[in-house]
Amino acid sequence: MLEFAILGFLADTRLHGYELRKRLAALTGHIRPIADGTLYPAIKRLEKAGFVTKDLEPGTVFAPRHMLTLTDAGRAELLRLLREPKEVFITDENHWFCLLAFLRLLDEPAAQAAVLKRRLKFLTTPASFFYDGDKPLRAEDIDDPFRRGVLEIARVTSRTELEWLRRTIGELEDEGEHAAVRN
Amino acid sequence: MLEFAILGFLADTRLHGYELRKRLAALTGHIRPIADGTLYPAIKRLEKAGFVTKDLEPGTVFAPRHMLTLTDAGRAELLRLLREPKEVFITDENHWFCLLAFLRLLDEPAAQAAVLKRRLKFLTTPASFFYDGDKPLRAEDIDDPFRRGVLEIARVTSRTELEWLRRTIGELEDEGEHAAVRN
DNA sequence: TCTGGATACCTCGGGTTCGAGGTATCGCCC
DNA sequence: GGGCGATACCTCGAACCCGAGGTATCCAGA
Repeated sequence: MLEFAILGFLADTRLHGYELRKRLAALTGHIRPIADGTLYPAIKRLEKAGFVTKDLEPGTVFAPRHMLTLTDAGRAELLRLLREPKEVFITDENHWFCLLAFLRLLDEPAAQAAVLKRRLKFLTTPASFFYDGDKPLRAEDIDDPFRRGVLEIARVTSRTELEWLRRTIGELEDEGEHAAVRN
Repeated sequence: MLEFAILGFLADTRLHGYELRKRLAALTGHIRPIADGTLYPAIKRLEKAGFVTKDLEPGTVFAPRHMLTLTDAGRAELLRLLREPKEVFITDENHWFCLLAFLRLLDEPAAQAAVLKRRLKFLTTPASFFYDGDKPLRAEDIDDPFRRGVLEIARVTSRTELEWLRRTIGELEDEGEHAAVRN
């Protein structure tokens, strides 16, 4: 997921590690940025896999920068990960938002809609803390005010996202049809 | 965080590993439950640390169950983790919801309010994807419909949680005052 | 002058997680 | 009666992440 985000950022422009660290922090909403001991090994992995190339830009500011460029293989990998993310059901909000943030790069309404539909399916699968066994949990039935808070917040979030998903899927499918008509 | 959740579940009742796995899945809203290779080592760690004890209950159902009981040290650790979670700023929604789900165990309105206040501070710190540098991002200014979706969903979520936090903090402080009057 | 902070990169060890595999028992259905 | 799925537990290796530490340059302020 970290590697995915790195590839995503490099899709638009070449960057160096330090700048990546800042952008990653902004993307995930983190206060504390990702640790150096996490980022630089990840870059090395991507380099070894042939997804990015590194060339040194000496003395641009203070220290020399190791500029990273996405290779063709890297771009292919990024598109593959957008199309078929490793986890079919994306439960972690950070992962999902990260995927969404780069979904534009997929550049095919039908494929984009497919990703959103998988998420829609996940959100409408009754298997989470919204249900007690088969029957849906009602906030009023929960004694614990904190657990009730979790449920209330999660419900609003989920409702908001569902509305957005349905609206956006509709728009993407319209787009796809128009494109089909144009062809 | 996994270990925290285990301690939390054991605060009310003794459980065996298999049952824990199911409850953990329900708590975090996961479709795919936590892996065995994650859960059982975690239980062993807690056992070694003296936070839980294990005694075998033979032939209850099919296979013998290793029932886990929270020790006094375990309960103390749980309360400590509720009071001062490892990460001061809890960025991961799963972590935060998990903490909230067990916050009732803390049983002191002032301490509970303190935890909520830390979260409030985190949510109101302008350093995430809500801001572009210093100025707040406006959804209309974002071209990418997917990134705009992220922002819209995150905004609603955050607004909902902020309202809940402020309301609940207020209630907890009232409770604390009444308790003070009673004493 | 010297200290702190920002820029910029790196390594190492320890801890955590996952996935794949293994071992058993029991009930159910074909 | 034989296999499948549920119950129930375990181990191992690979991967990953974090924190702590290290190196170096430059600028601003005390």
